[in-house]
Amino acid sequence: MSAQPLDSSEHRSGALLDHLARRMRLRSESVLAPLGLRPRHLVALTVLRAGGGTGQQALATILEMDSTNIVGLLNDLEAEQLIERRRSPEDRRRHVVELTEDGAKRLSEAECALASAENEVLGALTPTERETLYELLSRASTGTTVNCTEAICVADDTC
Amino acid sequence: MSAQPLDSSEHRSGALLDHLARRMRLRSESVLAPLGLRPRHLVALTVLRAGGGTGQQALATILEMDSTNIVGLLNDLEAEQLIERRRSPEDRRRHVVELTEDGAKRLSEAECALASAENEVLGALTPTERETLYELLSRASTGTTVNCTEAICVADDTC
DNA sequence: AGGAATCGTCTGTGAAGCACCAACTATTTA
DNA sequence: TAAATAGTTGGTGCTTCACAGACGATTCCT
Repeated sequence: MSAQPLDSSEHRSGALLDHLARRMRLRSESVLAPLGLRPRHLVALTVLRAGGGTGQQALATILEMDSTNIVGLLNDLEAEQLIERRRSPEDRRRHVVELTEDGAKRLSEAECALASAENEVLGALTPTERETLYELLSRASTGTTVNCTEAICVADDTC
Repeated sequence: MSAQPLDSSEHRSGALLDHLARRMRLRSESVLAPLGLRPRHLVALTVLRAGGGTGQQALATILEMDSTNIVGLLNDLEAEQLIERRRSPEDRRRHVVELTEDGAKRLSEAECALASAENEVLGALTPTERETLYELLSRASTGTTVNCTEAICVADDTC
């Protein structure tokens, strides 16, 4: 018990994650502005695309934001018809948030527009490596989400 | 210009980077507080460890922060003797910033303390995958391909 | 039916991060 | 000598964000 596997890592990715996210975000802002989006909108849209059909509370948990601030964020997105809030038929208190077709399209456009930003920030990586990075980040991001949706979607065939 | 590969190029890591960095940062704050550090200090220390001996202006460029705010950041770190500002002998206007021994040690401690935070956020990844992630982030962050793992941690079994 | 808990919404408050501007010193360079 | 550069200091203002309080609608418990 006293001896841990030692996993060869005092290699903590936190600071690097922070650093790169900042660099990316700074570039994204100017690129995203013409599309009427801001980086945090993109995060929300990305999360919704990955694990759509969640309530706002669940979304707040996933994004680790205060639920009152989620409201404003979703208001922005709904005002441009990028998302839809529908009342859940099972629990009419709940607003089920989902990406609209417009939302998916806009997200796609944004991702195209971000190519140059990503080229700058991830310039040291080959396309293959970037794909690996994407895959790892994607799994890490949704991996913790699974636990949240798991409990909610037991009786829900939309998963 | 006419035909791009475009097959997997919809995969932009920006939003995921942002998302995970946020989740990591939130957890880091409470863990780092007892050590008298904040996430952005850790970013600075990490950058300095990777490419030490830079002037403050260069540091501002790397971190993409305003140089006036770099001053305060470095003041914090210098107050705890985690970094040193020495005048460059070649150009005495310049302050060469370097990690002290205490700084390296504190950084190491912080990284140890962040293990649990990383376990939560990166829980969906295996240790091998996390190492791959670290390596990719590290390379992207330094911008140039550094010969990886200069055996800093070999002599350091504190983890 | 009645009461408590939950979801979303709205409002406001306060702290923190950060960019930006202006002025100043010390030093280098043309 | 004049201009440019590195760092420092102080101030301003914007944006993000957590948090708290109150409210209507709905569900769950008994």
